[in-house]
Amino acid sequence: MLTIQQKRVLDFIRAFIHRHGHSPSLREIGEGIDIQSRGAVHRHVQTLIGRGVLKRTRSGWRTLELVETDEASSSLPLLGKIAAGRPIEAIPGHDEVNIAEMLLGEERYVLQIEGDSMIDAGILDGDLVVIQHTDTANDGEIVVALIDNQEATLKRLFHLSGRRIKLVAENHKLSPLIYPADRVRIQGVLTGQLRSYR
Amino acid sequence: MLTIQQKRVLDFIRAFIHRHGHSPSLREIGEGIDIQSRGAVHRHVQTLIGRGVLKRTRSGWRTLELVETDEASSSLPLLGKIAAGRPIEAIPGHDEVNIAEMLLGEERYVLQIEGDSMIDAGILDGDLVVIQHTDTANDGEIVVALIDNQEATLKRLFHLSGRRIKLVAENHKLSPLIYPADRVRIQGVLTGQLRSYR
DNA sequence: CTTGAAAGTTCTCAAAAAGTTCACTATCCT
DNA sequence: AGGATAGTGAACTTTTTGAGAACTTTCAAG
Repeated sequence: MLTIQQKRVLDFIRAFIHRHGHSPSLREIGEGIDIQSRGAVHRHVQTLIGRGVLKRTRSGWRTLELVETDEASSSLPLLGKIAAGRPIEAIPGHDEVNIAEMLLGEERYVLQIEGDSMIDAGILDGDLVVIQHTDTANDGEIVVALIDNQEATLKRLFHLSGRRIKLVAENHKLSPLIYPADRVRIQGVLTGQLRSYR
Repeated sequence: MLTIQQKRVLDFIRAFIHRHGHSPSLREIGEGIDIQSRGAVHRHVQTLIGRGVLKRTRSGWRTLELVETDEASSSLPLLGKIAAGRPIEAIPGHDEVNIAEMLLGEERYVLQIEGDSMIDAGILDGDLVVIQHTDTANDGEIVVALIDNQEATLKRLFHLSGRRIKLVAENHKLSPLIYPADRVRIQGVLTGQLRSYR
């Protein structure tokens, strides 16, 4: 396990290589994470090499390389934020996302979406959604609702006065539906969504 | 069983690691659960280590780790398809999705999306996208493109005649941009997208 | 091939941050 | 009363870190 500074160094190197195509110098690392002493940076780098997450391909300048750690873990490096018109911007303190940890949980299951009824919420036809099993939900949450014990739908939920429930499809072409509360049973709440391309 | 305080300590550590990616210091634990004395926190931590729910990977700072009781796999049950107006329909032959397997891969990394430029493709502000590192892409694919070695953007790519490249933001309010091919460098291709609610 | 700047390496010193131990005290429960 | 649980604060040890200086190696221009 790395210390915080070691992580910062590794993080910086990863981002630098990704951006410039080559390894940074010790001085550049120092500037990037605000350390004056090249010696201190060197010690961090040596430690990282010792831990096996970095290597120097040969002696020389700018020869640091990341060791591809293809652990069978559920993590991917998180390089930063992307927005039109600016370079990728690092997110301090976060260098990894654990996908499994984000989406997995007790009493959860996956459904595949058919149709465009949630398209305005960024949920497209064919997407997978992760549902947390529960029979209660707060206003504004997206739920799996069973109507008359027959139709299951994924809709945004609102409680109205007079024990009525409004179910809103996130598609501007579709109108909200209002039911008496006893015709609607909540089966779960949306906790995640994922999509796979090509 | 654990006492109430021990449980609070454990819960705090779990949440902290989940949030920061590394273990908290004793002082931080103390601040988190409102104990002034590092000594008292230390005693709790030692007890938890004794009970086997925590461990210290090595001597040093911030080296606490949770002992994982139930091995978290990366799968969730796939119950079926959901569409408005019909019961949940089972998908024959599929009863499980392995989330890690879907999204992980060699040379992939994650970016967080900032802004609404891909909203029509179902990619919202704050979403995470999984990028496969590559310097080539096919027409119609969504890519991370670096323009003039400066601006990084996520756009849909099309090759035009005359060594020009069209980058299309998936937002009906934004117009496509056309560049000569030598100003655009492809850094990766979109392979996945995920979002976490509440 | 020489030369000098840039980069990497090695070292000592000091300080800050974190972990450990301990004596004393307080509260709750039986 | 007595034990379990808990908190405080001080003293102490260990680990991590940065600064800076001196040294060696690399690389390319001339």
